[in-house]
Amino acid sequence: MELNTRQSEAVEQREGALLILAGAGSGKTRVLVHRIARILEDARVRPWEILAVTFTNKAAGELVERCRSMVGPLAEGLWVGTFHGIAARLLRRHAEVLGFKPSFTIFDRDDQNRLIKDIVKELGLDPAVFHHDMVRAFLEKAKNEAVAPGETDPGGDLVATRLAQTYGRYQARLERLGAMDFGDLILNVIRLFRTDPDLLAAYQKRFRQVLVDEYQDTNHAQYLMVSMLAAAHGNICVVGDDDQSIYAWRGADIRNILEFERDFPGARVIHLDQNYRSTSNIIEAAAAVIANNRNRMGKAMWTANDGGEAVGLFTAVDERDEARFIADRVEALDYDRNRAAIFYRTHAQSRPIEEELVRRAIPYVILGGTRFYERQEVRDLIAYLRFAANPLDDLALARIINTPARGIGRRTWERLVEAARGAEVAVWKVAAGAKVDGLGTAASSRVAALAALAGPWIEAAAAGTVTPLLERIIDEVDYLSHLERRGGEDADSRVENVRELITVAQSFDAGFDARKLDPEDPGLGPLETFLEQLALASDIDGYEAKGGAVSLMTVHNSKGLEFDDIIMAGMEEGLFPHGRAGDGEADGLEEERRLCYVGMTRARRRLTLVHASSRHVFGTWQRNLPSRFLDELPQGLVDRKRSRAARLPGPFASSIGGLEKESYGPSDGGAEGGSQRRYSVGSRVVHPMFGTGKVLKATGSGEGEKLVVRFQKAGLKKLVARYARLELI
DNA sequence: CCGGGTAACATTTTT
DNA sequence: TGTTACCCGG
Repeated sequence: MELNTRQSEAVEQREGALLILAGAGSGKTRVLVHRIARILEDARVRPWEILAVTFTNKAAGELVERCRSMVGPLAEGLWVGTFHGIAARLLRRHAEVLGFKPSFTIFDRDDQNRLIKDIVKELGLDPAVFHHDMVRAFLEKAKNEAVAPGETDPGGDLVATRLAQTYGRYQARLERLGAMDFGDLILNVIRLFRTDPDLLAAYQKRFRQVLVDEYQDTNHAQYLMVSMLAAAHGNICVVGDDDQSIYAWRGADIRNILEFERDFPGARVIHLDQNYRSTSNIIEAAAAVIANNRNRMGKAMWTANDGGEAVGLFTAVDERDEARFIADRVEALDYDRNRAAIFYRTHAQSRPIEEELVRRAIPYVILGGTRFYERQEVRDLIAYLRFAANPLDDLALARIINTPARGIGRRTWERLVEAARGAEVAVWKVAAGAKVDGLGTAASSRVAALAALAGPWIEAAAAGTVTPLLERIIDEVDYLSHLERRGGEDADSRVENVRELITVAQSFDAGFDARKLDPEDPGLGPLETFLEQLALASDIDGYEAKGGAVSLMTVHNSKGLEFDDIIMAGMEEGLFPHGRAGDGEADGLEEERRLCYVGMTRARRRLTLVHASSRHVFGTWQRNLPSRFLDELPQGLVDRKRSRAARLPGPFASSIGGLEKESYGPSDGGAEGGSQRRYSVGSRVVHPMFGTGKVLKATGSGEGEKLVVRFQKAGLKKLVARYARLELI
């Protein structure tokens, strides 16, 4: 396929700043690939002088792959990666400038939480007020905005003052641990360039072209990083779509795209507004939804494609009914199911859908949820590897020191930590040293035994490949017996996961030599590279549409993908838009709408939106109104259907559905006895399943009487008096 | 020191 | 409802 006029313009414009506003399905990756190929036609530009930043490793891989098909092996030399991946690569090279070793550890959320809890305790703060999630959110926000510890403005607020203090302590600890968190990767690149302007100048000269994909999702720190790199020559090309900005909650600053022309004077702006992906019905429907946002640049997507099917809109009774509908649709597909996908707002929604698919033996692939690398046994072993790579990493040591149990308990650990703090060294230094004050002989000999075991790992880590070390550790600590000893039911699957990790390591080792990208890169060992890859991996990276299997994922994860047939489940107020989105601010709602737009525009041929009237949340029933986004669809483009169950005859069939019947048992036992009595607000009642409770609200009368009851144990319930076997007390 | 038990809490999205 | 974190008894 030829490039259209706008696309060609974008490809040909190679000097100066360029903003490509690329709508969904407008062929932006094609443009990027052609543009890179075009740049490489100039023989003076070498591949490693081009820096391209993408949002996920998967996107980076695809970009390289498509470049390769155009320009051949030259593509291997390109600097393509995620912000975090590129940053890590730069920092490994120049770690010592900032006082780090090239083998620094990358902390994930779990590590951050542990460290935060530790510091909160150390500072004597109330862990209820300074909950690790809250503190982490504060730290991340500061880092996203490129605010250093000394630069936060507490403004006299006591909590803010303490948070600022925590931030400082946190950074100091990270430094001593030889570790960086995600935010630090970006921030430290900025620090690196500010510390060493010559180095910055060298990279500015080296990267003659800077390209950034998904620019609408960059945060301020990331913006600083790329604009520093492009500052000298100004050859920066960013691609984005303000309507697809869905990561504001993670610090993405939409101003980066809105104010691009101000930040880079003389910037050219090119709009790609022709969609090649979807039917015109889908495009029109999506356009109608996004048109309700006020804060947007306001481009108009169009397509030359056929109208296609109407957008399906299905009303289900509850989430199981919804799942049945979805499964029906998947079964009825007359082409490979891997061309279909099911999207939802939250991971929790996948369960009933998965259950139904399993029941019918429909194969599926699912993204996210509890990830392989978050499994306890996998994390244990990774902690071993991390420790071997970086013995300064106290957190890794803390995790492994008594796993499997080797008689080194909390008290012993605390003594080691105390001694380490006193001497201002890593805990490992103390543990591997001669003696520790206050440690009994038994404890001492156990610590010494571990030190004797672990010492050689550290040496092995610097030298060889990953698999032998991993297998050696598993063997020497007898990890599999440990799993069998403690894990009752799921011991088998845990052992399976360990084997899977070994397989991952093996395939990494096999491919490691082939990964020599840049002749200038220092020889970072396989182990460090492996660990970095694990730390920076995202769910989507490993995803591929498996033949015969339908895909399940959150709408966020769907970004950048496309499918012939898409079902979006849970289109309900409170769920999508999510009730907690942006604390009810308009911005939050607009981001939800953009998210909806992203989901809808993934569909090539068929799009179906589903909502359920009621949903099982925690242990209780929740009634949900259809999402406002459904109301925003043009009526002429929509084909409405309801579940058969929802159309059952009866006074409340459509509004109440079969739910209460299902949940409170069939009414054929005669036990419900048909109490015609009226309940009034404040009455105390007893329910056979929920126990005693108090009526908070009563509406209707006779057979239509509905109640809201707060049960002491079971919480808030909505009941239909006729079906609920209630008794007044 | 270990493991089992219970109680509280949780669900937005993730590089 | 399911999970996780902490507590207490062995």
